[in-house]
Formats: sequence, C-alpha cells, structure tokens
Amino acid sequence: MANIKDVALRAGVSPSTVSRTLSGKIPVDKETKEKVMQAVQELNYQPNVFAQGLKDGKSKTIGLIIPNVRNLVFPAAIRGITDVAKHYGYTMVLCNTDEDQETESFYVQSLRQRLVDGLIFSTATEKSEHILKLREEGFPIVLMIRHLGGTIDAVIADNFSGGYEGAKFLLSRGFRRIALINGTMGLDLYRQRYAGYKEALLEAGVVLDDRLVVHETGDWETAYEATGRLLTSGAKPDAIFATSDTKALGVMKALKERKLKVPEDISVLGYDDIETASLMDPPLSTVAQPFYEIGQRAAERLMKLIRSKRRPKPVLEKLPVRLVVRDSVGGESYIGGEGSS
Amino acid sequence: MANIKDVALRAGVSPSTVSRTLSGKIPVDKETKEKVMQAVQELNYQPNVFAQGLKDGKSKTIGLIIPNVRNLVFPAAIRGITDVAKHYGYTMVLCNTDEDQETESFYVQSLRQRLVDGLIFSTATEKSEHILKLREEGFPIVLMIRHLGGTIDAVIADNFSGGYEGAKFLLSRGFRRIALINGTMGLDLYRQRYAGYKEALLEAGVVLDDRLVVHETGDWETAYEATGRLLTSGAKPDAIFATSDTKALGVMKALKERKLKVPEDISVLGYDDIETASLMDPPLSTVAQPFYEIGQRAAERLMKLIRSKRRPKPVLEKLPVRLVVRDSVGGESYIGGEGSS
DNA sequence: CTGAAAGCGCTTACAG
DNA sequence: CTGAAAGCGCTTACAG
Repeated sequence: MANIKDVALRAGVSPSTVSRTLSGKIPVDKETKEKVMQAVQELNYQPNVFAQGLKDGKSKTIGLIIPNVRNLVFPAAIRGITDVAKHYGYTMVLCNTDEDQETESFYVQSLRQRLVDGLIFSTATEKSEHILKLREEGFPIVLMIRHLGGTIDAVIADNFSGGYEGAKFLLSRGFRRIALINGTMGLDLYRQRYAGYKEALLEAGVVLDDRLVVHETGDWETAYEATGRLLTSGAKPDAIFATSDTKALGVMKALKERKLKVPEDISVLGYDDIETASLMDPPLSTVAQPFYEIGQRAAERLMKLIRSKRRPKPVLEKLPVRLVVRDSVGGESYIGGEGSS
Repeated sequence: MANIKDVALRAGVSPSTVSRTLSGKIPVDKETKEKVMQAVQELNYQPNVFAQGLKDGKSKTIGLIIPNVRNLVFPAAIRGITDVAKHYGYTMVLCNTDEDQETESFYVQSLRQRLVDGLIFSTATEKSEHILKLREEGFPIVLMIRHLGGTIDAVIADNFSGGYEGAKFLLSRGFRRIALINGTMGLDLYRQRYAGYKEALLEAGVVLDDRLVVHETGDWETAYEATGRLLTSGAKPDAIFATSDTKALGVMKALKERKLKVPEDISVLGYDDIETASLMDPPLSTVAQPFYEIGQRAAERLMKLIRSKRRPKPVLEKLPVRLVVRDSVGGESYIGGEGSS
C-alpha cells in the first residue's frame, strides 16, 4: 500500500504538505491541494492508522462488554451503539464475558492494549472493582442497563417505574394475587422492579404475599420451574408478572402444560418487549425497555467523555419504560376471548 | 502510561532487552529476565499496540460485516466468531450494513484503515464487487451464511438439504399440498432451499403447484401477508414450509387470526431454530441451522488465512442442517392433540 | 546474551 | 503557504 511519501513524490510536494492537505485543518494553497488530492486518488492512499495512533493516541474504536450477545435484549442496544459510533467515525469491538470476571479482565486488558478510546459495560455488579479502577484512571467508560451508583456515567431504564407500572396495570384489571417472577436481587435493576411492584400493591391496599414472589430466576427454564412450584404451592396467583419476556415465555409454557389458558385462566405480563413478543400466542403484554435508545445514549455519552479534556461530572441517565398492552393480560376490561384459543 | 524506556531504566537494561524478554522468542539471561519482569509488574507496563502495529502491521482484530444484529440468526454466529477469536488473542469489530452497499463500502474502507487483519462477510450478493476486489488484493476474507461461488472462502449451511429434508419430512407426514414461503431468489441460499423442496416433491411423485410457492418474502410481516393471500387464493395448502422461523411466526399469526389451528388444521415448519422456537405455541418444528458452528468455522478459517504467507486455495465449507421435530407439524404420525389447544 | 541504531509512517512545532 | 526535522514507542538486523 502507498504511503505518504509516495503521495508526496507523485504530487511533487513534501509529506508535511500531504498530511496538512488531508487533515484539512491547516490552510493549503488551492493548486497544491488539487495536486495532492489527485495523487491520493491515483494511489488510493489511505493513511496508516498505526502511525496516526502513535502520534495522537486515538484509535477511533470503542469497546462494548456484555454478558452474552445471545441474550435477546442486547442486539437492539448494540445497534444503537454502532449507529451512533458510525456517526462519529467510530467502530465498535464486541466482547462477551458470560458474567465471568476473569474473561472480563482479559478483555479489558487486551482492549486497553489495543487502545480503544473508551468502553461501554453492561456487566457491572457490586464486585466490579476493575471498572471503578478504570474510572479512577480517568479512562472514558459508560455503564449501560446496569449501573454502579452515581460515581460512573450510566444509561439505564427506569426500573422502579417498570415494576410499578406493570403491577399497577395488573391491579387495574382487577387482579389481586399478582405473582412476581423476578431476577437476582444482587442486581439493582431487579431490586428496583421489586420495589416498584411493592409500591403499587401498597397504594392499592393489597397485602404483599411473599409466597407470590420468586427472586433469583434467570432464563426461561428457571421461570418455567418457578411457575410450576408457584402453582402447586397453593399461593393461587391470578396473574404473573415476569421481569423479562424470556421468563414470561417459560411461565406461559408451564401454564399451558397444566392446561391453564392465558389470559382466560391466568394473565401474564412480561418485561423487555423483545422482537418476537407480539408474535407469541397470545401476544405478550409487556413493559417495553428502550434498548435501542439506551445504546444510543450510552454511545453519545461515551463520545462526549472521549472528546472532553477535563473529566465531567458523572451523569446517571434514566430512560422511561412503556407499557405495551397485548392479549396476555385479561381481567375486567378484557373483551376478546371468543375462539382465540 | 509507562513505556518501554521506563521499564528499561527501572530494570537497568536496554529497551531492546525488554522487548526481547516480552516477546519470548529470543533467549534472554534468566536473571535479566526476572529484573525486566519485575519492572514490568511494578509499572504495569503494556506495550503500545500502535507502535507494535507500525512495525509488524498486525492489529489482532478482525471485522464482521452483517446486515443487522437484530436479525435473530446472527447473535449465535457472532458468539461463535468471538469465542474463536478470543482463543487466538483476537478481538472482533461489528458492523451493520442494512444491506446497503454504500454503508458497507464505508465500513470496509474504515476498517482497512484501522487495519483489521481480516474480514468476515455475511452480506455477499451478486453485486458484491468490492469483496471480489479485496480477495484479489490478497486481503484475508471469509464469507459466512452466504457465499460467492468457489472463488472465496465461505462457511455456509447445506441449504439444498435443508429444503429437501424439510419437504421430505412434511411428505412423510402425509401432506401433499405443501406451500413454500421462501426468501429472495437473488440469494443462492434460497434458490438451494427451493431446489431441495422441488427435489423432494419430485421423488415423492407430487406435482409442484406454483400457486403454493411464494418467493421474495422477508420479515414476519411479509410472510403474514403472503399467508393471507395463499389462503384466499384457493391453493389450499395442508402444510406451510417457511424458510425462516421469523416467517413461520408470521405464518402462524395469520393462521390463528383465521381460526385455523396448528397443527390440527394446517401444519407449519420453520427454518433456523431460533432461540425461542421451542417456546412458541405450538412449539415450532424447524430445520435447525448450526449458526454458532458456522461462526466458529468462519473465524477458524480466517485465522488460517491471516497466518498463512501464501494464499491457500479457497474452501467452501458446507455444514449439515438438522430437522427438529416439535408440535407444529401434525399429520399421519401425529399423536398429541387432546387438549393441547 | 546484550546494546546502539535504524526505521515503521505519520504529525507538528520550528523556521522561513 | 511550505519544507526539513524531530519524535511518537516499538522491533530487529547489526555488531560485539
């Protein structure tokens, strides 16, 4: 590949002039510019980024650290990030950690070595000390979906509202024995949803029945099993609020196997609004999270951090969730039902 | 951040020795090595990749070009790629093109500039001349899922078998009016599935009815509409074979809205085996594609190309598909049904 | 086994 | 507005 000397030679100028012409920041004679541009064209010259990076230390690449791309909530967020990154001339490196600290450290090491200009994490937990350390070093980082208090920039959904609005919706449909199939209490996002759920119950004067609440479920299998236990426990839920659509699918599977019809016999509310939620049978009502926007905002924030000389005060951005009403929740205002099974 | 000179100073040796110690390829006195390693530890030294890259031209990064991460078939493939890449100390950059040539060219330019060592494409079409050009230049590239004849390395699924086995399965269940909701004939993978479907029909002595075949559908909406037209056309299908699970979801939605029960009234067979296929109602029978393995193999191949000095002969690797029988296909050997609706 | 020196391809003060 | 030169941080033939 041609280098800057080749271009300079062909254009009859010095390498400095080629560099200046290309950077566009420093005035260059119009005629000179034309000669240079032509030589660039002819040789299909592309500056060597290693050489550039060696000077200015920028790679125009950011890194994304997530547990697993196969988790259906991430693709939309990824799209948000890459779209914004592209707009700034940036490119994104993707890393899966499977929630493993060692894998994560490996990636952080190798990415810093590869000099990404900044990092977005979706893997923050209470033991994420390496993230805190990066922050201390002044390295640009933004958290996404999960956060770590107010000390690090983060873009998350309003999880309290999600739990609150979801439960309130079910209450408005006349349900009183609302089960909650929740995730791990080790993550603030699930604690918040739980808190929102409790708040809604409290406001409605419904006494919380601990037997209706299951924490620590993960994928659809665990939700499937939890539902089985819930049904045989005598807790008698009239609606089930799962804190992910994937879990809601597990719930529905368990219900169907027990010949319980959704929503005639029992209602189900999901969380996330994954791509296929509207195609479920019945179409799943759910608390929609703005994953694409979360990705966008996180990337925008990271771009700001990368560009700013001084370290701006961290911002915790909380995006609103949105209730999406489909057919999986019945109750008082339920109209359909004739022959839909 | 500390550089090699700092380390050399602290260890009381020359930068050359530090470099040699770290590379491990050249013998270094044991004692010297220890001093160096300690200095490296103390200063938390990490070699600057830009400087390294400037010398050897390797970035230890590969690029992946796909239409859209949000398409449910890609996450698994991405995981396959990143897992293999990680094993080789490589990192992966992700780019979405939305099937747009300009976006793709932009990314290819910017990635080459950022000196990725190689590229995996899932976007090849007949007009992908830039891909051919890269190949001519000797730049390491591998195609995935789609291919471009035998001139470029590619890892794909056996699409002919997929169409053939799927149709044969439906025929074995006694169906004779099997509709095919296919993708664009501009892509070889859909031409192959169609060819397989035709072959199975031919073998079974079933005359192909063109009214039962719809090409050019894409997402679930188009499949949904195509199904509507199919049902009102008088073509009277007894089974519908969709060439993606997403399309199959659209098909099922259309059937349910017309009060047709799956599989009692009509059977549905999908293609891909996406994550949620088993959670559909009814669980979707489908032709499973080994996306994870496709990603793995593509990455392995790319690593080979990057490492080899000479350009090896291109290999077209075709991975087998697998029929996954669930409840959405009824017919002769169908046993369930009591109360499953 | 080790050091001094050259060079990878840029950018940017410095001088004019 | 333009050129010659220094320097970014490594690696690696060259010499010893």
